[in-house]
Amino acid sequence: MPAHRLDPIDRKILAELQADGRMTNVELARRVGISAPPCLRRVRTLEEQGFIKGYHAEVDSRELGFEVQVFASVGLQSQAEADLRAFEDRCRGWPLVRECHMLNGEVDFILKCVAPDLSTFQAFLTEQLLTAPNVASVKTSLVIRCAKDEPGVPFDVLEERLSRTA
Amino acid sequence: MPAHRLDPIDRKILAELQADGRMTNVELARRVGISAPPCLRRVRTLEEQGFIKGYHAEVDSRELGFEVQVFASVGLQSQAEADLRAFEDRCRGWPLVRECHMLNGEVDFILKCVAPDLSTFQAFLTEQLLTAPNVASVKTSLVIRCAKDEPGVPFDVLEERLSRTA
DNA sequence: CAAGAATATGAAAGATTATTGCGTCGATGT
DNA sequence: ACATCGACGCAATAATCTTTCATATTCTTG
Repeated sequence: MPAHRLDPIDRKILAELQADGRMTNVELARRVGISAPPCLRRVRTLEEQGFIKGYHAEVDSRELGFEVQVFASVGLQSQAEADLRAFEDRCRGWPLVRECHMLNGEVDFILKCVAPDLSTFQAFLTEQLLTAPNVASVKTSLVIRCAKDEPGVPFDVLEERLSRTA
Repeated sequence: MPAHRLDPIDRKILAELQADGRMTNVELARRVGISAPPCLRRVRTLEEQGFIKGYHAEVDSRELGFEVQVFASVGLQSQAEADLRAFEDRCRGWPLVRECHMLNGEVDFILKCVAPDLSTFQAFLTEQLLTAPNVASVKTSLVIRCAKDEPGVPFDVLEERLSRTA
């Protein structure tokens, strides 16, 4: 856990930029309590060291016509490393698959998929996913509604944890 | 699907900002082929109309010490709307739960959770989630590795779809 | 404990960018 | 054909970003 190379100011910077990635550097500097130049240097360092992997606009997919979200649990026939890699590569090539996580337990993978409508997803399911090599079973669950969607780090938990260690 | 109020330039703006949310407005304008002022006006409009819901830095949670990711499938005893809402509210209050989606099928909810280590998650599981009111069953799956994680809109699919309709 | 090295800071200046105001062009509809 | 409306681009101003540099702080080392 190499979060120890980060001081409280760095963590505050990460928390602020996670909440608002387009914040002005002067505003960011004001919030973390230092002046603008060192603040910008810290941000650049955090980017170079990989703590910040990028910046993204959060686009409303439903407004853009992607009204269907589906979680798909996938079981494979062979769990040999080469076969796992092959399936992961295939997922990376499917634009409707936005996330692909390998799991322990009976299910090998869970996929988060999006689609403009149900028929589009059904077509993808039957023509691509179900017919892909090595796929043994697929169980899909439609997302009825999303109650919480805040990817990222819970900085409040991190701070509380560090304060108890210190 | 009100994506029809968006012309190709707007969609290009959304795609570019989704890929790089801190892109300079002049660079963005150059890429979409218009000058800076109207480009900024379009971005502001997209923000006001809700197509852009925010900007976020992508922070590496593992580098910050959150090495455990878990998907939890939750079944409730009562699916009355009030009880569903109550569980969703509880999820919003748990910082370790980053996503909460209500599903169709046998599983009522799927949660994406993070934790610094397994014991922290186990404590959350046994003391918070399993003992929460109305929770009937919880099945957890540890994430072994993540092959793809690109939340957002597949703009290539959108463009191809629009070109076929036109 | 003191001296020096390494690192981080803040002020100032110059370069880049964001933002406003305004005149012009093209599309729409009467 | 003409007026209206909306969007564009140019120019100017305001704000921000980014570098430079001198100083202060911390950490190491003798």
